[in-house]
Amino acid sequence: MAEAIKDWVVEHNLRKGDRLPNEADLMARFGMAKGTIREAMRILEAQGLIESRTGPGGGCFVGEVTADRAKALLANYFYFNEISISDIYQLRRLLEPEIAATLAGRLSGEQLGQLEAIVATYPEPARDAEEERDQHVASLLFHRRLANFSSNALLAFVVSFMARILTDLTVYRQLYDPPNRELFTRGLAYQTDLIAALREGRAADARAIMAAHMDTAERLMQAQEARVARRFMAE
Amino acid sequence: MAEAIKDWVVEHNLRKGDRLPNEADLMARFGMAKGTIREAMRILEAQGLIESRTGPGGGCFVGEVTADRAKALLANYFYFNEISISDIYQLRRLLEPEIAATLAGRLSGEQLGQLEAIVATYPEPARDAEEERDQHVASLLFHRRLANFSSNALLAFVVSFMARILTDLTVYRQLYDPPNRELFTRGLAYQTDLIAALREGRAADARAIMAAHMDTAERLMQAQEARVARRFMAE
DNA sequence: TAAGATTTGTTCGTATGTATC
DNA sequence: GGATACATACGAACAAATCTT
Repeated sequence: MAEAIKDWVVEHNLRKGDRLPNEADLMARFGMAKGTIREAMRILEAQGLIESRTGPGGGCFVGEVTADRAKALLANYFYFNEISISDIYQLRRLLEPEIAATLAGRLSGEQLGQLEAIVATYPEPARDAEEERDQHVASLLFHRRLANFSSNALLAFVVSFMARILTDLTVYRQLYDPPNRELFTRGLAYQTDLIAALREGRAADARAIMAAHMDTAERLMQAQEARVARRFMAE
Repeated sequence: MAEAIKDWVVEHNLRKGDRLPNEADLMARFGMAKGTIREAMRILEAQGLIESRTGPGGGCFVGEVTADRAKALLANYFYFNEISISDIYQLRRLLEPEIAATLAGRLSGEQLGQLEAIVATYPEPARDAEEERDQHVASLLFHRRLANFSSNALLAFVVSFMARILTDLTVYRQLYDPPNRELFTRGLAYQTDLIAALREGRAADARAIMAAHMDTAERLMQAQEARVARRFMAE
């Protein structure tokens, strides 16, 4: 039913933004009642394949699956297959240095500026636990942004997905207290050094810096005895 | 609407196999009509969060998101964000050697037997293109199986997902012709050597063998000028 | 501002299929 | 085989949203 409509869309080679027939048309075309059509549409909508609007000129449209939706759907899988902090870091240690190395010397001034802007949001050590949490979330944003600069969509997705899980984690749990001045200065140094290496095209350095950064980050998380919270993701 | 039901499930701490109220109950509980409830159920079903059965004792049940479904949903994302063979291999070169290394010395005799059984399905070089394709699919199954032995669910998922994409690729395109005797013998040697290293707990060797294997596999794929086919994934 | 057209969204009532007892 | 309990499907009406005139 939903598969039939999906096949129809592929068959007719519809692309993003193209409009599907309206409900009445679909009812006639597939010989099904309105409710059945609507249920099928909801399935496709849940997968992010279509969007619907009311009103004249409205209807159902082929919509691209956003990265956010794909991450939310994937997160549901890991609701049932719990992953630990060390699981995530086993991948981060492999993938993030690779991203840093491949992007060295390939970022525009504007992109480097975006990274610097994120780092600039935390020039001083946090004064309390809440501020430190905000800093850590911003730091994860740094990694997400960097990942999304990669031309490898698969690599970007996986790294960005992990950063999202870690971000949700920090929002849900009271991590990162008490503030640790030494860790702050070290983390800040890593990121500024990394930006310099990226700008100057020193791929090997960028890789090494990121690897060391991952090392300390994992130790920090492990020390906090953080565990991935079991929960469904919205939307 | 669907989110409300999802929240209700989490709220009541329902686990896999637990039963949701029947449609009439849900209508009363949420003050919505049958059609609306059903559409919401379809959304949850599409995400793999519930399953429904007809008949007495039937109804909707909390169902775990299977790896296959999660992969299908994720594949839809990459319908819109195309990935290349080299994108996939950039990750495989990093992740598969890591899996081999961490599993060395940790597999049961039964698990090693499963791997050997897969290798045993192609003792001889393929005689035609079709047979070679079957061999390559079986070889990818080897990597999937190995990945799923990992205790790191995230790592297992990503590697298994890539193997699935490559498998679909070989089914859809006419790759791997003409048969190449040299590549066959080399590939076979890699996998038998790898099993030996895994059995004897030689982690460094396992890592190196897998890295070399990835190297040649990528060259093979690139030589075939394979590109990832754009298509939606069923179910 | 207001009225009308278009299309999805929601509801109700009823009928059908299916699996268990 | 018949009764029961449930999901599934259908059809007709009404509501809400949004664009045009």
